[in-house]
Amino acid sequence: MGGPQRRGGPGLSHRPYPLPSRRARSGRPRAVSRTRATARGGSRERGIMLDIRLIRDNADAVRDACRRKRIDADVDKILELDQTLREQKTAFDAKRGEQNKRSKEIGKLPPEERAAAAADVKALAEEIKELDNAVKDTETALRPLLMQVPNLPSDDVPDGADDSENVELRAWGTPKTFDFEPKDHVELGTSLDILDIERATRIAGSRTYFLKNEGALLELAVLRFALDHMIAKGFSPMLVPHLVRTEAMEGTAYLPGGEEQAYRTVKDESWLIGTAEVPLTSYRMDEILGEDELPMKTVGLSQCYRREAGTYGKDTRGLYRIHQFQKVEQVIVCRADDEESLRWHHEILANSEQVMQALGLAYRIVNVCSGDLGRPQVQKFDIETWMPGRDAYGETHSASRFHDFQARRLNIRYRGEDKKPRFCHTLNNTVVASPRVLIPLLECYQQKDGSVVVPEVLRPYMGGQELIEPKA
RNA sequence: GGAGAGAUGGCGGAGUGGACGAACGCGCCGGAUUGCUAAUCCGGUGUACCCGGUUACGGGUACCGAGGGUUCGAAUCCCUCUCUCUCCGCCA
Repeated sequence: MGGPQRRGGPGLSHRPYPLPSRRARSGRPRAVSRTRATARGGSRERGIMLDIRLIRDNADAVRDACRRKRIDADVDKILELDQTLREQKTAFDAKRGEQNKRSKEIGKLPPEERAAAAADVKALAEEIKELDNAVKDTETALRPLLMQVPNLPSDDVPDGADDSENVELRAWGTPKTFDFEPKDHVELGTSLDILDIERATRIAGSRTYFLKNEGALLELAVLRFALDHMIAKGFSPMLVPHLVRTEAMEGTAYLPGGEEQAYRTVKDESWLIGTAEVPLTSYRMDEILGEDELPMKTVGLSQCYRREAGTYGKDTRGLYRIHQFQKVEQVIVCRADDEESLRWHHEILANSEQVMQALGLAYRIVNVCSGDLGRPQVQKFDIETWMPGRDAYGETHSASRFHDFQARRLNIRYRGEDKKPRFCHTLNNTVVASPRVLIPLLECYQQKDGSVVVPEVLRPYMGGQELIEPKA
């Protein structure tokens, strides 16, 4: 398990996540069903993130979540509309029941009596139409409000407005120091002829790069090393679609809200993924899994595409913030159990720490504060790795726990022992993202003569090469 | 890019206006039978929401790709959209 300082993180203590009451229904066991989301009539709707009953029963907790996450959501209005909606539905159901009954009676009447009876029911039909419209109007008003409701942050999440208030939990290794003037990764990459940003910019625009020679191989090496590490941990390796439908983007909660951040194809309604989390988490969308299929542990490798809109002038140098990169991502879909979910959260964090420790890179773990958390996360731990060129820790990993937020949107359920379908829990974490990880790798492993030592664990993936030397 | 076919329950597959939440088969669950397994027989078996009851539960509504329309009444008729598949062409 973990490295020297695995202890001392946030404990396994947690506040039981409030769950709404739910009606029991007997069901078939073990069936792997595929159920379509339908738009109305009381069935599930994509885009709703929290169970309305949870909001109903825990309004104060939701208000508190909004306050802590700095997200506006009109809880009072939601409660009011929810109340209205239920009254309208009850009225509609009753009238409809009456209509169904009378329509059936008409069917049994002799043909010549039908017209008169039908005329009678026609008035009822019009009344029902109005009730139906009222229900729809309320639903239409309610939906966008529900979309605003954030997931409830764990009690472990520190209060704070932005990333400056994230809390360091622990650190591993010592930030590298040099007895010579160190170069940053751009200088190193250029002199080693393994990186070309200048020409990339000319042909591909800002925030792009070419990895060349050992640079290309080094990236493949670190990715494959990370992948192998996760396979050894029992995760199934997956190569995933990079173009996905809107459902997958919405289901994983990148949409709505992230439209500016994602690339979209012009001729088709497809999105380029910003992470393999999207296809991996969506993999069993609209299915009911058997409990014996859980936890589902997958590790994906993909290119990741990000527009980085609104970051102009920020992190412009080098490989830190770029439009395209490769990432090995671990995703877990597990049973709806807070404690189990939390345990996996610590495990996926540990998995990535092991990778960084094997690479010999100093890092720290931060507990991301409430204001820096996204709408869907219950809690997030970032790994920040020491980058000499920045003279600071820089984010390289992000481990998130979602409770059933994504599963609810993706409609991924499982049958527990009681045979009732339940939404799963989902989690994910970076295993390694490159070329960002090349920044600390190159910068920390540089030598006075400008060469860079290949970390031992990567050498098998580099044909045994131990050193990357400046070209003559 | 051209041509065509289709979308029904866990799966296969019926169903062209009322008795259809949906035949039949398979699967699954419970029971019977059986030395064990297999086979056979009987029964059960979708999801969501609302209402009622502390619970096993009961009542109602919705859902046959999605949205809209016609009708007293729609899986069935009409319109729009989406998706899937097959063949041909092109292509890594």
